[in-house]
Amino acid sequence: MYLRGLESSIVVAEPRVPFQVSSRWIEVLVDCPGAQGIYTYKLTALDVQPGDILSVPFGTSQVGAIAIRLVSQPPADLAPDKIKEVTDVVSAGFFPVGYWQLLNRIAEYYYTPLIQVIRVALPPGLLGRSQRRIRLVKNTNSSTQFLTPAARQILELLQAQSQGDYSFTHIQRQVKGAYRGVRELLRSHLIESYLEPPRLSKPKLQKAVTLVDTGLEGDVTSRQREILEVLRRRGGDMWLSELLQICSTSSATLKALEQKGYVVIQEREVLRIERDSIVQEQPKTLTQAQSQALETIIKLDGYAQVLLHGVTGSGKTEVYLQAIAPLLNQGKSALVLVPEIGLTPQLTDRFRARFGNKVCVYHSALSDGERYDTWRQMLAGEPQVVIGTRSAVFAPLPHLGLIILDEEHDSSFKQDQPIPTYHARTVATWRAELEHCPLVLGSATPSLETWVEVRSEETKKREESTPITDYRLPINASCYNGGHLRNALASHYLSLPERIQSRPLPPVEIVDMRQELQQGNRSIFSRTLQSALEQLQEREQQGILFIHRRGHSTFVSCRSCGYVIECPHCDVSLAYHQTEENAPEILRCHYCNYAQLHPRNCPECSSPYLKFFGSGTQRVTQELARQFPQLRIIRFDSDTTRTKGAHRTLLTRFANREADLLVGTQMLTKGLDLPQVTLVGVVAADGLLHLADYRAAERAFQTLTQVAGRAGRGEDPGRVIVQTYSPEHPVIQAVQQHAYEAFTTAELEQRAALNYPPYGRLILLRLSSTDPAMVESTAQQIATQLNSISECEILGPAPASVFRVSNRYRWQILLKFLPTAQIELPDWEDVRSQIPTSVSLTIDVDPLNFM
DNA sequence: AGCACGCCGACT
DNA sequence: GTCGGCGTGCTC
Repeated sequence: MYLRGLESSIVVAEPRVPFQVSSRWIEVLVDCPGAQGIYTYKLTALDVQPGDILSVPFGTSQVGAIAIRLVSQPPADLAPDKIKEVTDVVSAGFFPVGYWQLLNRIAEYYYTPLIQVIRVALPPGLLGRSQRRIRLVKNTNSSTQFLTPAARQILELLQAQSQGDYSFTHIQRQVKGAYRGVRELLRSHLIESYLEPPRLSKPKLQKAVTLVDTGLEGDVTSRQREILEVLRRRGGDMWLSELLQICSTSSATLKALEQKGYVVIQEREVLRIERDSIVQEQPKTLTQAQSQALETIIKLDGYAQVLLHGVTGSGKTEVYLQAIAPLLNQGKSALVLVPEIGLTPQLTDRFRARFGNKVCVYHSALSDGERYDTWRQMLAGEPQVVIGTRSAVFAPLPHLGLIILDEEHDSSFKQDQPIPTYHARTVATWRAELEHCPLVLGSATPSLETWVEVRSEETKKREESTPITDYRLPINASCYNGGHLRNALASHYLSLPERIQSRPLPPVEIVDMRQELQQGNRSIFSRTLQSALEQLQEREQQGILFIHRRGHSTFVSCRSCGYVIECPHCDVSLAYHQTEENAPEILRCHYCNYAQLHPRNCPECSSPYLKFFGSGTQRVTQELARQFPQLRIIRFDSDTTRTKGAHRTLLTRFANREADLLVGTQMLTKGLDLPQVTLVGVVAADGLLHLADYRAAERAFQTLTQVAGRAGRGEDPGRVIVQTYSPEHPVIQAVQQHAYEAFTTAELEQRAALNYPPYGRLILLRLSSTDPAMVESTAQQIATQLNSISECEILGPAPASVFRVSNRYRWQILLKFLPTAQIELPDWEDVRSQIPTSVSLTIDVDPLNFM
């Protein structure tokens, strides 16, 4: 159930009436799977308002809950003694009207229970729940002799842990027959089971001392006078602990001062937010195109969707910065969404340089405490700029003046696991609509969805210049990507067709690797690329080498018997990894992260002739070191950037010219601005071209254009070399000619012919289970049920392209239909309840990832 | 999720 | 016949 109409009850929240304490009840939504209804709780001492986040007793445990509605009567069909009391208010006064509507809309569109949507919107830990845990009983004299294997295994597991303490769920995951084993151990008093109360995130409080200036200090001792003097010199306000340390005094002395009325000691919230100050930077002079774009954005009033289509290096960031500046002065806030925060330290730095401590970052890599504090801080409503990844689209900024989604084509804005499988672009569109603020989508290679939506609306606007529909549609109206039904006047296309300072886009050279081979060059580097690499150091320039894959090679195979080493848990071959010379050689599964040592001999026929196929970043780095020993290289992929801050460190080293060449994967494409880079090489474009889903061409074009765009962003003109075995491929051709529009037009024709997005809609059902037969039959059964839907094409059921991942077997069903079709989809919650518990079903709305 | 209630197979 | 498996349903 999706609790339609909840938002209206929030709108008419009653004013705070603290007097009628005796006759109040609150309806809440509890955070518990399988408990999706509304529950009523009693209120006696607490003041609870709709939208407050609560902790309530539920069954035997304590769970998180959201207050929905105050009522003066408990439900008639409920025994009064069954009604429990709200334990605590975790966070009060949140959820503005538009925010509730947003969450409801997401629940509706992505077929996700509202409480689960709320869960992704809130910082982790806010909806705390108690947990059943198991621990060893100390000093027991019970015998461990006659235990079943399961019980023994659990006991050993607990003994191996320093505290002898694990959650029950953890034990269930580790040990087969855990339930029985735990029972057995409990009976023999070797272990005990307990409920750990929820660890609620609480604001971190610290005692602060504030000076109260009374003028006369007659009755103080000399020691006390000293302390007051220190406090005064430090601005009259300090943390208690700090003051104690500086004056090397005790809190008793300060208490005495408080008694005498010279200072006030109070608890104050400490924010665990890092805010390093950075050199201030002034706004830059804009090009004409930038000024025009900026002018249009600043003039916008209320909802509008803007596509800022700027070629790589055209200065989109500067436009964002100057669009945000006036907003902050008006007391409003801005939300900036980026694909991956770790990859954009440069962007964050630029925002900090411009707006100082008004900038904060919000993303899942923050610690829970940091996320919680940042989130609380946003509620206060101070004008600020929040930069974050996908989940930051839920940042609770009260006076939102602008949303910017940078690199809007990037697929990391889409969540494909777990539900809700939302796209931050879609959610941002709704949010902008509900908050009546503009949304700016920036990209050098706009997604086809955005392109079609904005350009077609633009065309209509020019041709008809008549408003078409009221864009304030009821919240439950089915909108595809939030679009198509909206007012044409609300769409703007802004183009930055040139790089700043009229720098040219780098010329793209295509090298036909087939000819290289024919002419006897068996290296992975073409002669063109080789000579370019040689020149790099002579000319004191820097370069980037793009490789589609990380690791060393895609698979390892035996030259004697042809055996390919595969993952024991997934249907994929293992990739060879060697972090550095003399480091252990490891075979790793890129799906489940399983790793094993690289065997000396073939596991099948014992032949020592194992060969690596395909080339990843490591292999290329090794090859470079062999062929160009003088080149200094930095590898930049998820292997080398795993640790916190590694991105920044590596990029700083590169910027400081500690290396000549940056070798990396996909990560290199995401908004890096390295002015000194003149050479960009793509080792093998083919890996990108031949992926088997309908978006392969679009994605390949985007990636290659973005990589190419890293070249020539500074004074020196750049140069791009793309190596491929299929130079005639339309994507390669389009990349070479920087022909976004031509490529898009051709690609759109194909999409239209097959009713693929952006013309058709897709919903992907992903089924998985440890039992292959069970998933298959369930998939068949669901597909049969779906076949009765008219105007909806059912593709599949089919096994996923990698059938088994982490020992789970996967099947898929794809639904394809036109956005205009009035199709009646089943109630997915019903479907979910009908399938066996061993099969899990994920409904991916507007899927991007078909893996 | 966590837990209780309740119905079928291998043990005293 | 009972113990104990885990399938089903409820939690204000």
